[in-house]
Amino acid sequence: MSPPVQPPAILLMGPTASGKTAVAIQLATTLPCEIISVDSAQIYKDMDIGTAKPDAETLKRAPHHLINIIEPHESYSTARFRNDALALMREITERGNIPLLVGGTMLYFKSLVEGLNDLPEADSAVRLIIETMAKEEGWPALHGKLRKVDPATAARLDPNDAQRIQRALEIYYVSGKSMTDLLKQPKYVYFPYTPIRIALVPGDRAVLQERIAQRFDAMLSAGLVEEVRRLRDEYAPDPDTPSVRCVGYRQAWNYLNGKISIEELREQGIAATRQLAKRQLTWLRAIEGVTEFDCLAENVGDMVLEYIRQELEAMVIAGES
RNA sequence: GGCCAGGUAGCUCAGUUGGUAGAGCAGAGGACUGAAAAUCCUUGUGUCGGCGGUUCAAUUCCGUCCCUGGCCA
Repeated sequence: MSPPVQPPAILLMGPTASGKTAVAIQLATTLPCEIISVDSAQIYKDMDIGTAKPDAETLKRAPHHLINIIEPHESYSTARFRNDALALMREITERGNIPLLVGGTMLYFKSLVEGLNDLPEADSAVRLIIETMAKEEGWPALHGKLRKVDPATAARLDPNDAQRIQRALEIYYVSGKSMTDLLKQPKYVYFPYTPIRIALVPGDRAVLQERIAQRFDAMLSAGLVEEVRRLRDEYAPDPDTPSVRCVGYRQAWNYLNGKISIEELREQGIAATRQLAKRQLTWLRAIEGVTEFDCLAENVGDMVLEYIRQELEAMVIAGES
């Protein structure tokens, strides 16, 4: 007897502005799916315009899990995403539905499917100490400290890679073990699903870039600056907090503080979005087993739907044999 | 029409006391294990506005024309 076929999970990935939401809505209203957002920015409450969150009416028609789950002054993590998503997937599957994971945060997708090693979680006090040292000595000096306790990690990190040097040092200070040693421990990969991996990618990058520019203008017209002003007034997050580092929010924040003009906000916001899309596409090229669809084709949704139907069909046949 | 200042990479500009040029931004490629929309790495040939002249050699000097901005008519 062959091992039981694991239930399906649809992974719908794509760069920003590739039209993931529209395809997801079409799938969710056609198939017995429930949407889980895989998006490190849409998790924030009160950050709607700049994160291109689906509007209230859409959310009513096609509910999204993992949207609006934390406040802008809080921070989330890859590990929390993985736990949250797996818990939801289990519930959805038990309800007889198919989890439909949609988003552009590729690290989240990767950690979900491949698992994470057992590493200490973020420690804000330790991070503060490291940051203070970095301010005085500079990151290359901390890279030197890391080389003493974890030469292998130091060797693969650039002396200016502040975030990763900080994380590697944090791991050592908190656990007393090097990141290298901890990553050597076998990780427990738990992903009891058959993934159907789909990517929406632009056949012509220039068209996506034009779409990004138009969407950013639309965000400005819709009141992005006001949204960021409210964020600043209501939550008073500091500018280094993850939510304020989001594309568009950081630039609007600089505009509100008089550092850049409205024209610069527009230019820099559009450029930052394009750069985000580029990094997302780099991720997608590196992920195996992904079926790509041109997000610029007028009937992408239909093609994706058809593809998923075939895959589900094939799974049923495999399950019966 | 006159005077002045400019026309150098997709953009903003630097520079060459004559030996065909380089920064920032943008763009492109890549990395990625609890902040990931983050963080970091690599990547710069372009009629140096056009046409003439001087010169072994002109983007650089001279002449002329065109274009842009400012001031004066």
